[in-house]
Amino acid sequence: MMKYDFTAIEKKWQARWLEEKPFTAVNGDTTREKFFGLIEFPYPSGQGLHVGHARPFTAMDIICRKKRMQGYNVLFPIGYDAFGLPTENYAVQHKIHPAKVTHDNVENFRRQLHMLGYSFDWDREVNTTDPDYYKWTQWIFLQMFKKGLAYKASMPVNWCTSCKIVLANEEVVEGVCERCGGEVIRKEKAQWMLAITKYADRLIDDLEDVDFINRVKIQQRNWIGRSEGTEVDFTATNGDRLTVYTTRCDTLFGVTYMVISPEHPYLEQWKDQIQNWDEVSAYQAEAARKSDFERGELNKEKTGVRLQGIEAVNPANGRHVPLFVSDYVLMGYGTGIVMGVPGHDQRDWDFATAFGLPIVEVVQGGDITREAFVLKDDTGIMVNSGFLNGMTVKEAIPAMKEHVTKEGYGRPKTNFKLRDWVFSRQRYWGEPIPLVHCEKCGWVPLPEDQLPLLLPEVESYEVTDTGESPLAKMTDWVNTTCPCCGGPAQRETDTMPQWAGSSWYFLRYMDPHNDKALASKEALNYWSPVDWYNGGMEHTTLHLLYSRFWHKFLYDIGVVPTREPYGKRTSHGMILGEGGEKMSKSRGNVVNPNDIVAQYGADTMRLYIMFVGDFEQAAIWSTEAVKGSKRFLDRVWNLAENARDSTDPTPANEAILHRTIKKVTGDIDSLKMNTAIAAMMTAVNELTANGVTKGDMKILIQLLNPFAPHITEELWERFGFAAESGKMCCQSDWPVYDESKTVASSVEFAVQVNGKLKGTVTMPTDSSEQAVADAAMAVDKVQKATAGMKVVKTIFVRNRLINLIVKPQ
RNA sequence: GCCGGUGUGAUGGAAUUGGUAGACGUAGCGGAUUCAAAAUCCGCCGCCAGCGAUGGCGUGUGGGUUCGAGUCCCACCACCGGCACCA
Repeated sequence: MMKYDFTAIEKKWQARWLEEKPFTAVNGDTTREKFFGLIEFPYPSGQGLHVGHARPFTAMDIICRKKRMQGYNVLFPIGYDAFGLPTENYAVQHKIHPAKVTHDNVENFRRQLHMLGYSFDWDREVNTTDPDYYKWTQWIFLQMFKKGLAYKASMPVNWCTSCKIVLANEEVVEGVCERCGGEVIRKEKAQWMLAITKYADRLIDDLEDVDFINRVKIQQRNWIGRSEGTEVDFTATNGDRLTVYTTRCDTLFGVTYMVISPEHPYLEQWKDQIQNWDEVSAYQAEAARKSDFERGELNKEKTGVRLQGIEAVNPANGRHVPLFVSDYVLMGYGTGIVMGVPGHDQRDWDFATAFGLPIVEVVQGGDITREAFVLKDDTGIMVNSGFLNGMTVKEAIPAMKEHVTKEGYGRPKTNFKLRDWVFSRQRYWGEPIPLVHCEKCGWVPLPEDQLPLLLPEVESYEVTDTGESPLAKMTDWVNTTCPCCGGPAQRETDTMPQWAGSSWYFLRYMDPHNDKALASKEALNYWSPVDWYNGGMEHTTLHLLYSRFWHKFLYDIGVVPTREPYGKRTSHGMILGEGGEKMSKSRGNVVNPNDIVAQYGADTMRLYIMFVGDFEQAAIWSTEAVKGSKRFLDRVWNLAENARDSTDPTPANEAILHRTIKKVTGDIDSLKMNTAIAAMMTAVNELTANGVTKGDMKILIQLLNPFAPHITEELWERFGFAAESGKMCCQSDWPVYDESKTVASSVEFAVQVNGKLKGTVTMPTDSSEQAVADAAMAVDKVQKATAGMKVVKTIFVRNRLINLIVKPQ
């Protein structure tokens, strides 16, 4: 008997696939239905591919291989999201050009991806750092700029006081610099922004039309954070307008004070009118020194200062209430001013209690001496609220909204938690922003025929002392002429964030070599949208949202044919280390797929990573348990070697095979790869007991092919099927089951007495209730349990169970 | 605090969606084969009591609905992930 030599077999087929390209997607093929399966393209890190990549990649490879065998024209592409900080840091440390680092890392990734037998269309590989690629990233940015969606604004950034550089949020760990441990403060800096908030409504509403797993939809909705409320104009005693945003306009009569954010520009304007300005400005300074981190940490304890000399007037009842400055009011949400309703908002209650302010009840039902009463349901009735008295909160909100609108001191208003996207990075290894600043003309876009704007060579990739990008030191590059007036001008030296290139890469896969457009109209029309996109939950609120935003913009300007980029989104769980902890270098529990492939082969690796657990749930890696998958493949190999030389199926195996076809086909579509494999294991165990023909094996290896493509392709060839019809992966004959053949001739019925299991009886399939009842009564334990009893009722479930309900006679 | 998710043998996990809990693996135990080991094959493998037939208990906890609950309802507990003074 020949041993299953996985090393030789896998090498052989990987070389054949590379040469013969059986996985090439065909643009515009209308004879077949298209299927675009997408995985999140990897960041080519120096550590190479890890088992965390193998899980989603293998799953989508299985889906795509099966789709091909079902006759689809499948696009399953791969690329590299290669701009980014780790590469830049490595380049700085080792004085190697980041492009060189990227190139080497990509080669390593490519080798590993081949090693695992993925059926990518290698002719469509993309790389975000390739100028032919980022030309179009820049082009999209320019279209956004032209439509007014890109603008420059002063934003607080993380500034490391020791390194003197701007840090990304990910580089700030518990308030200090990740690299040097230095103090990080907030510093105002002008940054390019993208107005994603203009798409907030559509980003929520269009979730209705896509097939995303629910937790992704929920997380995106929460992140965008739409809230429907009311703006109400209060008046300051100095005449200025104090507009607040509230979702509870019904409580307007319960306002006993107001609060303004320490960052609010009014304070500076009111400097001379505020009698205790020293105290107020000291409070402002203190708030500014606190990082976001601290401000969040110190939550519950309310601090603030009452403004002396200015009060607020409630438009609903004309009452004067005191005005405070307090850092619990955020400048970034609403209007930066809030009305204080301590009776019905816990934060306001805390503040009012700390400052001894009156607490007025306007909704009945709680005990406002102990805590705020915040319920919004029908249990509360309005009191102390003029014309609202007697209404429920549910009635009072729309009534008040209408009232303030009619009276002219308020209006309905929708607010979002979503902020505009900070799009600038003061870094080298990113796409240059193709804009030029001219004294006369302002910010001017580079003409499109000058794209791509190449990243220039620099001597050092270190950021400058002032926190500017390394590009700022390249005066030859920075100084240019204005495309508009021809006068002297400077280039923007910020680069784009890593999210830019990944916001549209799936479009480039559709037509990756096009130099006239990001992709041709034909290719976009044919392949759009992505049919199935699987990726990590950690990308839900960034990459996934950003790319939906870009896609909607491209739809608006007529570039892409669909409103949404992805038809279906699923998400995989993490692979944890042996101890159940996250895999990391510092814990020393990282598993390298190279080692597993060397020891057991790629087919075993693929099988195990799918068998390890529920795909959507986190799973714990066990190198020990990998053996089980290898043993299974050994058994398949043995079974094949002992197959009788007949292409006829064996009658005894018919039901087994049809059941397995049904189970595997359904399970792949619902991502239950673990139970699909278990079903194939069961089938192999049963087939081994019965003995098989080549005909039986044909079906088995077809089902197994998406999971273990090398061994099955080899067996296919050895059985002589390849001589008849070519490679297995190119066949459009995924096995089809016949429902009537999946049922066995007899089934085991559970026999219960009063719901307690007493035994089983094996009876012909579809036996009648009477027949099963008779057989059940013959069971020893049933006789014991029913002795002296009367059967009052029988519950019968077809092909499942019979339950006898008995009572004493 | 809010929003998601999860809780099942020693262990990873199954369970036709309310119908025989523990499929399929891993580990373990016993046996075969071997000079020996590995590999392979056969058998056992939820817990408690019992030599045994057998009986009792059992899906995080406590209640409920039902002929029947891992699955549905109510109230809790623990862990994981996300957000967090969002007015």
